[in-house]
Amino acid sequence: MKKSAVTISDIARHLGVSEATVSLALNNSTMVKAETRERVRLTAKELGYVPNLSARRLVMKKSGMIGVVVPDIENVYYASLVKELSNRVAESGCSLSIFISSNDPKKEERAISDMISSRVEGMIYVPINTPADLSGSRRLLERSGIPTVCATTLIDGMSCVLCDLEDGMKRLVSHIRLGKPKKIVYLSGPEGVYTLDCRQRAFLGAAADSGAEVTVIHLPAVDYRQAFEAARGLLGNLPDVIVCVNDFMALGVVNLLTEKGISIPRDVSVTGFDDSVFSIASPVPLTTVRQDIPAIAEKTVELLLKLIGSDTTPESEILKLPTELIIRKSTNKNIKEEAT
Amino acid sequence: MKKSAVTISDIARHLGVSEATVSLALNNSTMVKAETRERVRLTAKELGYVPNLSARRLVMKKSGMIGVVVPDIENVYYASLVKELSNRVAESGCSLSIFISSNDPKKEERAISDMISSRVEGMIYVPINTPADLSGSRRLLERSGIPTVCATTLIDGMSCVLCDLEDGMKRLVSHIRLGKPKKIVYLSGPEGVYTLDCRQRAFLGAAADSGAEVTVIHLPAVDYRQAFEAARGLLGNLPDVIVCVNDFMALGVVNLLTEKGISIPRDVSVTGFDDSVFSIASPVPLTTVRQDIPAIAEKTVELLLKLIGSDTTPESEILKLPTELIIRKSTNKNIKEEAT
DNA sequence: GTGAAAGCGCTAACAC
DNA sequence: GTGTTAGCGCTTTCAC
Repeated sequence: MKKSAVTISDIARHLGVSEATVSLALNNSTMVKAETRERVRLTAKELGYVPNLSARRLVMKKSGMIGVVVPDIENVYYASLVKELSNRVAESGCSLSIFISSNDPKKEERAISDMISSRVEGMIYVPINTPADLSGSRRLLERSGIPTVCATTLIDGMSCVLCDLEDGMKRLVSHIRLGKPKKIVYLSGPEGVYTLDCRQRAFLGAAADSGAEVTVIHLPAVDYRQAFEAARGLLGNLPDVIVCVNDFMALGVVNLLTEKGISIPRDVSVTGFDDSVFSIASPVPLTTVRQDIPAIAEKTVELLLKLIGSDTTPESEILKLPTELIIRKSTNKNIKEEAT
Repeated sequence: MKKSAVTISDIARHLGVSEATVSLALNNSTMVKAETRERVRLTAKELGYVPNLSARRLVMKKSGMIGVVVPDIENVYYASLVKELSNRVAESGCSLSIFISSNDPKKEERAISDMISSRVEGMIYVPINTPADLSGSRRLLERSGIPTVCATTLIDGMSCVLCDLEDGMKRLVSHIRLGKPKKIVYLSGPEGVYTLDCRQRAFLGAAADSGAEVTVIHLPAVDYRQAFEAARGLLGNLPDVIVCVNDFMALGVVNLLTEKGISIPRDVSVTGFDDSVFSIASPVPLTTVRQDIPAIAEKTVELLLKLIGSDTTPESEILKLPTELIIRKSTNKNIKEEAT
């Protein structure tokens, strides 16, 4: 097999000192003479010593790791979240262990098990964003006794960090209402997904007394293609506004409409949600609601670190971060608004 | 602190058997009576036993892990790659440890060190895609003695899996030449990045005898905004074709041009590269060159597993996967081509 | 079939 | 300052 890696005792033998000294020296302890420390460092480098994390973790009974599961890394929203989490966690001196559940409950449970087996010191849970039975995952999370915070959505009895989606949707609807729409189509994904249901409730509530006729359409998935085709179905009987639950879908709508020669926002307004790349990379830059992902990441890590630090199990805490309405060019032709 | 986790010896004590028996039973060894195995299983579950991976890895001297570093998880190309790698690696019974270098050489080295310290059994190296000194990373990789394959680009002396970019670019240029362009603008990123230089050489070579006037523009980054603004600069003196080194940039060009009332492909053809979401989520679906990411992932893992399995260090192997020309609507108005 | 014992590489008391 | 020792949780011979 492979030549096995060099260990602390190898370098101890080389120098004729004890393992303890080497260990201390490597950890830069002032217990050991500066000169010895230097010698240890040198031969460690020469021999190509690389510490064995498994051994260290075993004895220290801590891993210095924080784990995260996300449902879909190809989704720019989660990709950004992971990136930000990675930075925040690094700043805290821990390392981030990333798992992808691919929207599969089995894989999600597997990921959680792996995190627990790896003895992560805290877990960041971003559940599958598709209707599914997540009770297995919840049970694992709870039984583990490992501090956990759920990010980007809400789970009963768990500490959560997410955006105030209701508030964001309300802001969006107020903006839309300025255009006095008579007919609004609301384009969403499957029912039974918290973050979607939540937007929808807020939308319906905020639009209720507008006098507009509201149509809600549920698509099997929140993606470009679905939205593109749904927009085609709207062609015969165009609404004044099409509200989409994310930017990617809104882009699908914009592109279909543009292709058909329908002008945005002159003929119809289109709105997105998230303020992702797609809201800019759209032929008509999208009016949308910004979810501040860096802030979510920051607060998530902050809260998790707090949980890890506290001996007792504190009450679970819900953090709803403010959203921001971003007005671009896809809405309300001829309406000027004062800057917020 | 926290109540410490239940161990094998806890469950051994509970049952009045030895640790060895428990260990064997948990690993489903036929050495232990089926009935005992069942009893062990049960109490393990009752007690909420979760194996400690650090301990296991320490004694087994293997981690069952494969590591990967990618430069940027927000880049859809790398996000897809990671997703595919994750699946392929899972199929092989290993788990994937994901690191993000954020295009920072220091973070990249840190990630590689972490992988080595974690004693991953193999590494998948996707270098920073920005000009930088990567010799530190290379040295770490080589000195580690851990089997490594570099994915999506080429590094001397290392096993690599990537697409045949030259060939892809040649196909693209042949397609473009059907439109008899007199003027072609080639929009690229910074110089000194292998995958970019490579495309450019191939482009220049293939366009050389076309009689077209060729202008190469190097942008500081391969992103939407840069391309969008660059396209603005082209407005006064529009070429027949704008070749972009990736879809995201092409989308920027398409959107700027569309905004200015320039019709694609009637007035100008635009091409992308990669066949990412952006080539579809474009108001004018993009003609592009597909990089088969699932294939890259598959071959990468396959090759890595082979390296891990072999006792000797075999010659480094270069795999260039075929690309495919995807003709959509952004090129060559009025030109019909036979299906490939 | 099951138990005893050794040891993976490292850290942390506690001696000296 | 440095060495000695014990032990983290697990697997794995080797006896019984």
